[in-house]
Amino acid sequence: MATFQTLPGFREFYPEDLARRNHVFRLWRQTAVNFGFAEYDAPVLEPLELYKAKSGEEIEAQLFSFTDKGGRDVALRPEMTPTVCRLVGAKANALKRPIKWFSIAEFYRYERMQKGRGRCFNQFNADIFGEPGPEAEIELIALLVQCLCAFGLTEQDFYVRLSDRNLWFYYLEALGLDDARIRAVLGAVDRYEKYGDDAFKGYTEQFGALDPALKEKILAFLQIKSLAALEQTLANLGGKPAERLADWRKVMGGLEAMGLTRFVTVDLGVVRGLAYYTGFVFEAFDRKGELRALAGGGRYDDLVQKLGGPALPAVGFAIGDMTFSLLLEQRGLMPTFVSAPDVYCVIGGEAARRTAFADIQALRASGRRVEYPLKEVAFGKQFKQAADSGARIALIYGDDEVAKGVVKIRDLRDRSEHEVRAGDLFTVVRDFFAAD
RNA sequence: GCGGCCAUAGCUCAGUCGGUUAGAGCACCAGAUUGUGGAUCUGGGGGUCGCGGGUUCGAAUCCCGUUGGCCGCCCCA
Repeated sequence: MATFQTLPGFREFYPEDLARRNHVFRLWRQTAVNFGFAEYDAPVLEPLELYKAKSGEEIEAQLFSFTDKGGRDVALRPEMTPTVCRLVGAKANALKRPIKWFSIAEFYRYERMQKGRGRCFNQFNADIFGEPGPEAEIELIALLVQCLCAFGLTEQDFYVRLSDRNLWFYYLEALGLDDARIRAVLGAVDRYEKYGDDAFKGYTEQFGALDPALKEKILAFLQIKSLAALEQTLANLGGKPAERLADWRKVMGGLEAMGLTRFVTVDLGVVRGLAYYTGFVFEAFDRKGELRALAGGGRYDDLVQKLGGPALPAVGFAIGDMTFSLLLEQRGLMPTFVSAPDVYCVIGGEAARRTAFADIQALRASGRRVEYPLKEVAFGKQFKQAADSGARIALIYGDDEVAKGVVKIRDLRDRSEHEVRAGDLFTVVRDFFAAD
């Protein structure tokens, strides 16, 4: 038994695991590039202050943080948002608009492990900076949907719930609540789905029981599941809520034109904690409701400035790799990756090996994937290994062939064989794969 | 941070009432097999029974602790 084990919550990627992860990353990356997003990366280790500034002191309990040898308080990054805000903020005036960036990176959180949650995980992050209007939301929700559809997932498998913290503020203001009460109500809304009426406990303790008529209106609002219902509820309010409806029509209209409304549900029950979001917020879930959130995001117009940059509106989202991979596996959409060479060389004695080596090196240099047995082994075993390897053809360098100046090519699928002159090998192999 | 369940070979698991040297299948390696296939047969490597302590003549088995895992709570940027 190994003396040293992996730290709790950390993952090791054996070749098959890494093949799956690479597959996920590859499609995410390709999708983001197709949408015109540019990839960036940044340090894994950041000043602890960066996260305290954004989320407050209590965040430290969930960080991998320590003091480095220079006496600096540092933390492994638990998320990308503060980092990307700093990057963009530092060069905001020099960057061509719109700023559409993405990254695929590893993050660390000191938390208890659970299904779909570990202490290290990967996230795909995509953000748009400098775009105050709902056009940015359309673009990002479309990207989010495509990042999942690229794997064969459909509207049967997942959906995106779209909500709006601005609208909540406007609506609750119109109902006569002050800022502190609004935040308490939003806290209750966030928990309502899970705890039902108990969700309002916190509010009651702080401000006393909520007026029944008021509560009824709040409950009705959080259960809104369509743009039409939203319009109806806000019809008589006028002012800010009515103005905000125009943004909603733009977002839903844009998504409809893209044919994406089947993936998107209006759902005012989502408010995404109380963090830094300032407008539209959205989360993606599996339809069966068995897993944790697949992705989450929203608008955070104040954060770049709060972290020392210029005032710069922003929208972004992140997809985590753990829950997402679970969903792919559940739906049978995670391919099994076979790592097969193009060519397997079957080699006789030492002299034959020297001849084979020259060809192997040349074929590999030309981009062909070539395998051969490192040690001298019996022919029968080599043919078995050739078949096991999954190679398309075997090149046979027996003593007879080498003496005749030929190489025997065996098609490992139909088991046909023919000899070619050593000088023609390159062309023949090339043509074989060109035709294959 | 709290609670429930679990831990025997790389993997899946068996192991009787506490009783001899802890087993099987799969996987891996080798041989049969210096010239033709995913087969078969034979053999091999691999274990501090998670770790530490206790009870006992004797512990994989019972007790306590601990570490790790799974699930749930808190949290989820």
